[in-house]
Amino acid sequence: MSFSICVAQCTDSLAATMDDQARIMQSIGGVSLAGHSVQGGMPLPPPHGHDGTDGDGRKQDIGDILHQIMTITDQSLDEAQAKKHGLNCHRMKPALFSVLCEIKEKTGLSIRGAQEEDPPDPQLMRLDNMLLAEGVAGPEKGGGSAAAAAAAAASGGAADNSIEHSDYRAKLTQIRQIYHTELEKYEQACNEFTTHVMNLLREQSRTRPISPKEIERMVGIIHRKFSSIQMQLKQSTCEAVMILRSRFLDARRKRRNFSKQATEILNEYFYSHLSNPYPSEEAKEELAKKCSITVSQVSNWFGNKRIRYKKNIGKFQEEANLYAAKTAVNAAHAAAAAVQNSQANSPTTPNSGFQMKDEEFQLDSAESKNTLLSNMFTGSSGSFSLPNTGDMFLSMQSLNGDSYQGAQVGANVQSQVDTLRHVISQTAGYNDALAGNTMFSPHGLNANGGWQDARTPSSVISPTEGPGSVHSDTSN
DNA sequence: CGGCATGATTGCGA
DNA sequence: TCGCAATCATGCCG
Repeated sequence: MSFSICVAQCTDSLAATMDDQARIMQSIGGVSLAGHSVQGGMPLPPPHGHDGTDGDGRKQDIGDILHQIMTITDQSLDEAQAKKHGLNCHRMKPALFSVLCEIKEKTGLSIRGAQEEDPPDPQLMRLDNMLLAEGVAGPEKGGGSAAAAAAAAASGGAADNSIEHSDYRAKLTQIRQIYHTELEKYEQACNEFTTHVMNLLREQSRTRPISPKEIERMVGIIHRKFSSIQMQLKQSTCEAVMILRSRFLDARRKRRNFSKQATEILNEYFYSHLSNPYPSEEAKEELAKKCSITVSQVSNWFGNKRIRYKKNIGKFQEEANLYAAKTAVNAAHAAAAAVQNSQANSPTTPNSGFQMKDEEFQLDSAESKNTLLSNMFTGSSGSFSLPNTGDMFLSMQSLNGDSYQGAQVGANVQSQVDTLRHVISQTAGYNDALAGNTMFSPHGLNANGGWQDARTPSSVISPTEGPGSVHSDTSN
């Protein structure tokens, strides 16, 4: 819209404003504009009761001023400066500017008005929320602790992730500091720029019509522009936090070996369920709880264990023996306790109410393990008879065709078990506690390299189940 | 530092 | 969806 049309679009307000300045006009041109209005680029006919010739004169006068303004750019600099000064000092100027400002308001606001009260950007809100949740934004103290705790919890580690924890927090603090520094910089720049623009506009308002509202609007525009820059900052901060989190949460990157105790628990279960080492969902949950790991970690562990055991049974024999013996000892002790219990309470039902937790009997001493192991292989004690072990050791071929040595070792283990039984029988008067103990018996492993009933999960949770209870192996 | 151990991931099939 | 097999990536130890 051209300036001339703007001016020509003077409404009644123009006339009303001009009315106040009528006397000034009179002093300038000797005529008054009072009661006149100009619309649509064409002067309206004067209202009834007004002098037409007077109106023409006023129009001419204001037209001259406007003409001077319009043509100021066509003139030389000096000339324009002189004319500008003249216009600035013109007594009509305040009135004219006030009218022009009003016109600008009316034409400009209708266009920009819609943008004035735009709702908060949902993306910005998301970013803000995220930064708040991650502890980057918001209060300084304790910031990020929730996120760090979440990261620690998700990393799956139990106790030894304090290093990562502090590392994570340190990195988060770094991000936070950079974010705040940058934010401060932006705010400072925004304020500086706003002040600068405001000063400029105020300065310019002396030479061109700029209303305070317009300045306000300009400030709004500047703030919006800067907030979009701020959004970029927030976005990149979010990205940085995401990368940081993914680094710390990516368990593959930060693999931690399970604790010795956890591995022992898992191994105990594995070797005591060797014929069907597929823990049920409940068993997995139980194991996960005992080992302070997740169920999927238990699944991973069993998956890896099955495959690695199957690939190289020979390598795992020693381990198998160890855990088999351990299970036997556990079972023996449990049985002894059960017998004592049954003798005391219910002699007719020896296995009723039999319960024992793994933690109650742990063969933790390396010495005792070694002794046990050496005894096993020297065969120094007991007979090789295998009583009550109908499903004991099947001769079989391993995957790579090597003959499977489990039977002999198993026999040795069994001899050890017999020794234990003797000891127990002497001390607790127990004679057949180990009947039905499966020990190291990979009979479930078929010739195809897979476990029989591989997809039938065992429902037995504890490897130290009572010897009298029906083992899931036998039910398969 | 190299090699082995081990937890996790991926792709595939049932 | 689960398990298997292969593979990756990291931890650990000599």
